Amino acid sequence: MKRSPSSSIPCGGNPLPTGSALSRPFYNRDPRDVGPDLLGKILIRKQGRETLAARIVEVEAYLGAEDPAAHASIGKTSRNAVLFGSPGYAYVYFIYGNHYCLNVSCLPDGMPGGILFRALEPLAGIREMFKLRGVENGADLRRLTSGPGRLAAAFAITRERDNGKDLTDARSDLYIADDGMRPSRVLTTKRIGITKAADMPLRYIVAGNRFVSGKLAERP
DNA sequence: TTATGGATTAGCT
DNA sequence: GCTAATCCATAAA
Repeated sequence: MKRSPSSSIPCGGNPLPTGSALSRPFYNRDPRDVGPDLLGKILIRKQGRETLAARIVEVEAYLGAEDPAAHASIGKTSRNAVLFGSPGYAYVYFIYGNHYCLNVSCLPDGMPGGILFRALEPLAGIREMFKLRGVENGADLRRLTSGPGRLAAAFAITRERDNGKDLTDARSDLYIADDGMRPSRVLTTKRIGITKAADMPLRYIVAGNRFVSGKLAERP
């Protein structure tokens, strides 16, 4: 990942990330275009007095009926309704009896599609993230927000609290911002942890970033 | 009403 | 590297 010389977001510090919220048109596109463009953006959570912020370094695209691995492929249900709605909204689901996963809806109202957040690079509020994860402060930083279930826990994301939330609203307690940073290189790979359509190349990662989940944080 | 399996993780070996 | 834990949303009945 490119290190911007003006990077004003030291690890563990309080400084608030700069940059403005991504607007709705950004998400009103095919997930295969939105996915790679989300890399390098910042997920921001206001948690009480704390502000949590982390750089997006790994995502996966999920499409509609033509993508059997996507929740939307079975048609609209109460669970996945957000994926069929307007772009830029949070779709949160519960998986394996233990974990929440965060997605953002893409494409206009009526067309399903979304992006799953798979790994983040922590920037601010790290102490609070460790607390929310229930692990000791100072434990392996790489595992703090690497993996969809882990990042949801670190950001206190639940279906009850966040499903359907507008992620383009900077006044909200959960949104996505752009500070102008661009990853130097993006890699595309197969998606992880699915059995259907496992070969579709819809996973996007920041090349060489050590916070990417799985073993394949392929080096440039 | 009941049965099934999953866009995962932690904790062993 | 391998597996148990764990429960909600579906689909079948």
